[in-house]
Amino acid sequence: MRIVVAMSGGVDSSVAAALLAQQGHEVIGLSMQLYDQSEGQTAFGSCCTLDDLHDARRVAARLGIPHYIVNFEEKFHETVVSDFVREYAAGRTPIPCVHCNGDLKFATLVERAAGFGADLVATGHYARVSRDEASGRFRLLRGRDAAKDQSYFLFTLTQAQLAHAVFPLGDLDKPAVREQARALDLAVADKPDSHEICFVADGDHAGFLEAHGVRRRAGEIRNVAGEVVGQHTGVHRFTVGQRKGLGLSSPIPLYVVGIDAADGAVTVGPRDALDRRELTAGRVNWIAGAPPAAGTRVAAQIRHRHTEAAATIDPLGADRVRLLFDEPQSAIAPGQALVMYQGDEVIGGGWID
RNA sequence: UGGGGCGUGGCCAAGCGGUAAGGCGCGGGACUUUGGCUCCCGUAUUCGGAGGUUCGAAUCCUCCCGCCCCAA
Repeated sequence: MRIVVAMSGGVDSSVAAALLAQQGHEVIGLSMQLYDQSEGQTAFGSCCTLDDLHDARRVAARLGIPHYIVNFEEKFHETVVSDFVREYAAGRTPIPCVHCNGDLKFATLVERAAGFGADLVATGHYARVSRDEASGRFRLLRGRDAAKDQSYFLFTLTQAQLAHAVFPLGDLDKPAVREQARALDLAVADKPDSHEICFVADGDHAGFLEAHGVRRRAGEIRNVAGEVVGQHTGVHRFTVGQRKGLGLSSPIPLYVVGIDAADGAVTVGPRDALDRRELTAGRVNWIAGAPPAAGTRVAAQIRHRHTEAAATIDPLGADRVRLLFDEPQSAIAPGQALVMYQGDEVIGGGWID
């Protein structure tokens, strides 16, 4: 079978390509160029830099598979970056990786794959897809390695996309993947895991946002009683649950408990002021295609690496959901993804209001 | 210049003769394909200033400087 593999230049996607090649598939490596590389690689993070593209190319050469670089700069900017900027400016907390996966890797890349005569697109995600024989529907499952599971970032995948998705690393754990890389003598075997937002240089979000048009608009910092306790230079510099960088002194740690972009106010309070049992989410994607019944029990995550928490859902129409946790959860941030599971299976996910 | 209180790192604050707790903040690291959280490490040779007593003072004494409250 002819399969296109999205190669980022990291260990995971490299091994994913290698495994498929070993299985006898006709593998084509595709790397997405996401930023204007002419500015120099130092301006970018750890994923998809010029060096990473070179790494991907070297791995492809080592594996003896063709490798192409597709220019997704424009697409990347209009989907991932613009959303990122817009969300922060609105006082919300975006999660760009989800858009990158859904809109780029599994939407645009699938189209490109077709152009190469390939029907499937593989990535190095730690997740699994299976087909339910009875219904013919595809199921999205957590990766076998609980520590590396990345199904959280894939909740927007539709049945149509899942039908074309391949996750070669789904049953492996990270040590095994690195071992494979070493066995194959891939140069990226010991490359560190990527982390943090790939397109934001040195983690300076505020600087990135301001360089992309978000204006510094001063506002008040208030406590939960409504009293003004300080000033800030822009709501885009804050996120719910944030403790560091408030510039406030207090007997106890203070956290951002709310952001009101309309009047530019940031509200701070003690840790327990972050606890909430309920949330609503919109633009929900139910993997099976339709919402489950009200009262359905799920285990939900409100952020990557959040320990799933038991909850009951109440679908509101086709693509909205209200969710009630058994126990209060801390720092449920608007803009973050809510992903609902039953066992290892992703039931669906949406964006927290 | 009648009475009282207070001045310890950026902020708050222990200490009351034995050689500077802690919290907040800040810096660094760990963790992590989002942000945040969390965890770890670091952060005053010095206690408003100048003298004095003492083996030894932020802690006792004297004077000075600067705040605050009450009364006039």
